[in-house]
Amino acid sequence: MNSSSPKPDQLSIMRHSCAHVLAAAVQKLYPNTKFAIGPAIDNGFYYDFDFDKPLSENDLVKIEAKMAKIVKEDIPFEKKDLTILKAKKLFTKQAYKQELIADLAKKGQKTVSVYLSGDFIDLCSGPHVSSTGKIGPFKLLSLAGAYWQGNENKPQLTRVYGTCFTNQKDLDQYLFQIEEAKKRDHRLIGKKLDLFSFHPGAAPGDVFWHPKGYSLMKKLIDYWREEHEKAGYQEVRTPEILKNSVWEKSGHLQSFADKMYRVATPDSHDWNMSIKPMNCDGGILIYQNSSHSYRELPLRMGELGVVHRYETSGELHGIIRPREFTQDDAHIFCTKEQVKEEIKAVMSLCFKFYQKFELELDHLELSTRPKNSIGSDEIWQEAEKVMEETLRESGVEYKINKGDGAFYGPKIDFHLKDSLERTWQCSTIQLDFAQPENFNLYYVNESGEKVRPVMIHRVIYGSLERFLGILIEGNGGNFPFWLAPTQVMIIPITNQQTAYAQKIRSTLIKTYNIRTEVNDGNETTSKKIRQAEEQKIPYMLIVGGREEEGKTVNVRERGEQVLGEMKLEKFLESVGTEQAPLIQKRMG
RNA sequence: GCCGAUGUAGCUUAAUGGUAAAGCGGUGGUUUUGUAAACCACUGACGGCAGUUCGAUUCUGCCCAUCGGCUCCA
Repeated sequence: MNSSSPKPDQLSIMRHSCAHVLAAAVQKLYPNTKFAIGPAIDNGFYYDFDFDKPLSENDLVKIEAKMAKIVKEDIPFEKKDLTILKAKKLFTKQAYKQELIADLAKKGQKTVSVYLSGDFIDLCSGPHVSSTGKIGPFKLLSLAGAYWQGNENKPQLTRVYGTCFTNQKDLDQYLFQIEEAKKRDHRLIGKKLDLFSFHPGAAPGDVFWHPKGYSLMKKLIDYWREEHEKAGYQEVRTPEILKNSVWEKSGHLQSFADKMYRVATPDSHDWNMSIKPMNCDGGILIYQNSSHSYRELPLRMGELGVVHRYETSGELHGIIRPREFTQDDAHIFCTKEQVKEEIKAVMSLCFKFYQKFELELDHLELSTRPKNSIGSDEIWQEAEKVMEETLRESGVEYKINKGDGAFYGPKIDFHLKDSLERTWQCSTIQLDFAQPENFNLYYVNESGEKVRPVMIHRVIYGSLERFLGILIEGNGGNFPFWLAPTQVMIIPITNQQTAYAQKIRSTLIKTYNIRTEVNDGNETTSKKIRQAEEQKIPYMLIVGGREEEGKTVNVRERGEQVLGEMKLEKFLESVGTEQAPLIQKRMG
């Protein structure tokens, strides 16, 4: 964004005004349309319409042309305050506006403001630019369905997305940025780097991990195990399929039956078991298996659980939202007194992971009691209070996401951004007083009394698949050295150096376990370098006659950085440091 | 699931109411190469099912899948 751009709020005002122009154009072209709302958003604006005939993307061109005309006519925006009664009369044929006016009246407003621009009038609190001519270059981007007031039980409207900037250069740059961001799409990079594939004909929505992609997964798992061992977790594993009676007891079946994979055992012709959609119930059964002393608490049980959820087709999104995914789950059973400390420890573990993977947290959300909740009012009040206090005490900023908690308890969600700035929930910490009740869990305290433990459900990656997807979009496939599926590519200049190249390869593997390949194909050096660059391999070692003679390697770092010839020992020493976690392991 | 768009070799794309063109890739050969694509040959595709038509990859309908949103994510 260049320096001549107005402050964001002014840009928003202009974009919101542009949304009005869009609505005005729609009114001219499709007079029977009903209008909903048209706010400015982060990168532009939208307007929701209820058309009497469906709109197609081709129609956007026509609308754009009409908008351009309105902008050219430089029509002033004029504000008027109306009484509720007059406003209702003015928007007689506009059902959605009627609802909005009624809502404002309910909130105690005696008057509402409307904005006029030519013959288009819209209910709106403003502000707007002074006239349509003040609106900069704009573009309509896409068409989408959107439910009225975000409620899928209400009518579906047609949303037109657009954007608008103060000058053509900014608009062009924005459109260019979107194109660039699309190149970092994890689905594209996954294909190019041969990380994974999808087979919609065989398992729509599920990931097939190829060796290089699975290598990444394994690194994520290794690091996770290392950190969780340090943090006092024990790892468990629970069955993939459980009887429905268990899912009923925990309440998952009641809440999520339509998303659970159903199993009928051979001796039963009916659906009597289900593939696990989460790991909690398994963890609870392990806890229930023996009696527990207060001395054991907090008991932290981790499980890298593969879960299945039959997400509806429109919800799928590459590896970021597949139907089968791996949760880095853990259930912490603890006393009420231990809750805050445990949550804080999980939070710092989250931040440690983000740092390790060089990812930036977008925002935190505290999600509160939903409609389908289980458990008493007292339990919920207490759980929400503890969560808020913990967040406040940790001094982190957070948003409240009302009514979006898990059905058994409130949760803290960590959101990360993908390449197109969409945010995704990754880590989550859920406080649960309800399941211990459901399953009659207890521990024995100092006085020999049975006491209910509190359960904390938590994930750090969230889903390993999702986390990796976000990671790919963040770094465009340029993984840090320790994580890269292939860390070093050795490129012999001629087939005379193949043996030397192989020797270096085994040295790298033996000393530091470096994932090394040799490209001894029948191709030119340039092409092999190009291939290694395209594969985003951190280091290339180019070896010809000269290098073999001097026992050196010619090092090229990913991104056209020729580091030049050096002794093999020197290269080993430098990458050895980058490989640090592994070396520690080997020494320990 | 809903709204809109899309579906041609392994990948990226082209053309067409009379069954399809190319680059990359793969295979074979020639070449032995010095920091982002050597040369030659071969190989290979119209998502599925109906309908309209003498004839459909092309038009229509349905299904499946994908993409952008919406909704949803225990």
